[in-house]
Amino acid sequence: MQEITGLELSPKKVEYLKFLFKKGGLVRTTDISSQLQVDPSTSTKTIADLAGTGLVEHIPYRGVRLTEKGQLYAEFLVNRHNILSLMLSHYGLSSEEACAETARFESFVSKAAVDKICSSMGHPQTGVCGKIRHISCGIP
Amino acid sequence: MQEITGLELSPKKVEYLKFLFKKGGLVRTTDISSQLQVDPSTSTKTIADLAGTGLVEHIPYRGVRLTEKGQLYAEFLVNRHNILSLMLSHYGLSSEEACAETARFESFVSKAAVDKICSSMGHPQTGVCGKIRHISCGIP
DNA sequence: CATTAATTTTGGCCATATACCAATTTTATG
DNA sequence: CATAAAATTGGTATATGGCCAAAATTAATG
Repeated sequence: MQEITGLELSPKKVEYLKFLFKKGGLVRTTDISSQLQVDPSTSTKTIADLAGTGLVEHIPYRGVRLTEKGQLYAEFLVNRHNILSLMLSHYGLSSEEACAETARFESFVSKAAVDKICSSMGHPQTGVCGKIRHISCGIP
Repeated sequence: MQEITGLELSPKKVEYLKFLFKKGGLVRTTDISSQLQVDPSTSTKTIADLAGTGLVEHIPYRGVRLTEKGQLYAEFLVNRHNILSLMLSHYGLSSEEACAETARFESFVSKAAVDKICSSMGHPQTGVCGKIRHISCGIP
């Protein structure tokens, strides 16, 4: 039984979660808005949306942090990115190209597909965009 | 110099163009709406949008057809689909899975990336979703 | 050929996702 | 505590995609 489809979040929300994961801990609205290049008011609103999903906890005027559920989900998101970009890098795309390309379409690739790709590649430990952990495949 | 980025059309519009390409000739609004499972009024409006791009010609109450430009573009779209789904099929996805998966993200994959993947695979002639032609790579 | 049926289009309206600006509120700082 | 900085709220905007009801057009049938 699969509880995560990988298609739960919109592209921008995926960016938010990946950033929160990489940053870690309590992250300020301004950090997010400058990183994602949007107005602070935009990030505030998106954060409110995300808080509604239970993936993040928002402490007004203080910051946002991933919940436990969000932590797990974000780990999947980062893994998906790393696996897909590693795959593309096997087809003549440079690391930078693979990373940028993946960023555009990753949010539309299912966990089921990513799991198969990951298995097929032999659960690699390192991608072109960062380390790959395989908790969601049951590999620590 | 590359005139097509592959990112010009929204996902739904890509579906329209691929369908028009596969159907060929003058296609009725009803054909489209039943194929894409949308209300006829929705397809009428999307067709109007597409007509604005010069990719299709709309003859009111008669049907829609690809322009010459649209024909070339749609051929790229179908090729992109076939190349990406073929790629996925190399990672343990069945033809059906690869096809369905690709359908979700293909509109966010650039022509530049597709060209590299295509070259890297040796310009295959057959995919899991259909024949692949390589006119846009300069291979007839 | 005239009426009816089917198809298509229009107009109105709605939802989601993103985004900005201006104004306000809260927190931080000197 | 006064002011600056950060964050939020409220308003508004665009793009995409969608539906329904009504009107227009074309097709079909007696």
